[in-house]
Amino acid sequence: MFLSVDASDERPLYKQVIDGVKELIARGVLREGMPLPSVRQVAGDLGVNLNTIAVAYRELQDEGFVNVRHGAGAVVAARSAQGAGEGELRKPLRTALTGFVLARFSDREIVALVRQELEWLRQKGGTL
Amino acid sequence: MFLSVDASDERPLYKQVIDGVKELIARGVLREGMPLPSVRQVAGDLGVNLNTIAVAYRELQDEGFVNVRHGAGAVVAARSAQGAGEGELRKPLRTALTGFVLARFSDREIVALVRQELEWLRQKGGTL
Amino acid sequence: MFLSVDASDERPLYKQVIDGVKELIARGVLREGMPLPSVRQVAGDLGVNLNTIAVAYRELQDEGFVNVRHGAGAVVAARSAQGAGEGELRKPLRTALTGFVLARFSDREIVALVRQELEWLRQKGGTL
Amino acid sequence: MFLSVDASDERPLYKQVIDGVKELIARGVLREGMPLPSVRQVAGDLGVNLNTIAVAYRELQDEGFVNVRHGAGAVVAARSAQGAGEGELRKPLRTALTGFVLARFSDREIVALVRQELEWLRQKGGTL
DNA sequence: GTGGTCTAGACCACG
DNA sequence: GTGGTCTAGACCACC
Repeated sequence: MFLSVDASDERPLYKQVIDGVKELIARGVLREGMPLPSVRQVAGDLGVNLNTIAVAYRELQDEGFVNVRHGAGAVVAARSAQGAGEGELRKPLRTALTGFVLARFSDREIVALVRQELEWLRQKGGTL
Repeated sequence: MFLSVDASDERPLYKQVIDGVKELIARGVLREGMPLPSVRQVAGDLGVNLNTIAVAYRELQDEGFVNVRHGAGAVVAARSAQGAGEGELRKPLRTALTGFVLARFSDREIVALVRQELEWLRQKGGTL
Repeated sequence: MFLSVDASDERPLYKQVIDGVKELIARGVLREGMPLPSVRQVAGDLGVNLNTIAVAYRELQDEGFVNVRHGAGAVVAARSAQGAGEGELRKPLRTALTGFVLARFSDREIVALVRQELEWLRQKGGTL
Repeated sequence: MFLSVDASDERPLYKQVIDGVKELIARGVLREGMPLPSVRQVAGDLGVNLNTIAVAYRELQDEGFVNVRHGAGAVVAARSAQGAGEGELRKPLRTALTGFVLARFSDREIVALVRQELEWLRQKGGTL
């Protein structure tokens, strides 16, 4: 699969999986209606506990990004069901930007990095 | 004081304090050499335990943002000692931007929000 | 376990634990990838509070000597991530040597003691 | 005076003063019977609180390195009264050496550094 | 099971 | 006054 986890990442494993799936959806690698790999397969590929992946999938469902159908696996939800409000999104953005400001990046550099990240997220289909 | 914590925030209290102090430094509200309020005062103002703030101050010291001396208080460290590398900063930025993309913000909208946040961070002196 | 704390030692308990773990790593008793005993077990063995050990483990993580993952335990980190610069190491060495000089040990005696300590540290595998 | 304190040093101020005086005695810059500068003068020179220096002098007296005579200031004590037993000296030595081992210094390098430090301590009269 | 966070409250060390 | 350390004990998050 195209997911990966990194032991040196500060985020817990299940969070890395959630963020990874979200990125894949944002990039269009995973499109509406497409099935996600089974919990069992992801756990095997990443070498982590089944439970960890199950928790991740469950939270993805709670947030409206996937629909888990009993026995039939998980599929990417309709786009209308996805996404959060601007309010909750601003806090992590501000925290991320604060880091760059403290590291003395200029506004131009920061905006350039933002555009670069957006370009990467936007390339429809991605590096499947 | 100018710090605040929010029980509904997913971040632990001590992390909220850390991020809050970093924002204040980034905005220039707290400048090099300025003393931070005492652990006791912050704890009292925010209504949290002394230890929680002490942990936050300790981590801020470990990250090089403040200098804490035992019987004296904590002061904002020299800027040269602060900041992180680009590597650790990109991951939270990407995660934050992914949220906006999933919420179907356009690139123009996102960049505008980024500029808005940067402008707020950059007004030296801030809303003291 | 092979750790111990001493109430008559001037160092705080958590520091004694940190230094003890570092010694075990230096001696090769704890090798890269090996799990450390759980916080609860160490706390029980040494008869100190859970939090005290948790603080020690956290600092060991911050210094790069161990990797602590939430629901999993703590494991000895890759050696490349460990170690400090010569600068920070000289000061405690000078202080230690000053003590011997003041106690009127000769240079030969001091160097012999140093070799003796190094020999003890170097016997890979140690007195497991 | 020949003492100095360093804000970036992790040791508390009073400990830096104590270690500094001990070094001066070890190096022979301060010899038996010689007067130490007054508490007031040291405090002024270093820009620290009077109390801090007074505490340092008192501990130096308790350890037998100086004799404080009321109203007459402090003088370096007779050498026979100074020094600690080998037992208490080994622990800091071991901790210091552990740091070098973890930073992957070879035994030869470490012994060379030890000899270098000893040479500096031994130059009688010092850089007065 | 693991470690993480937080509280309440005590006592010590430092300036 | 300041921050540092430690305890007891609770509850949560992660695997």
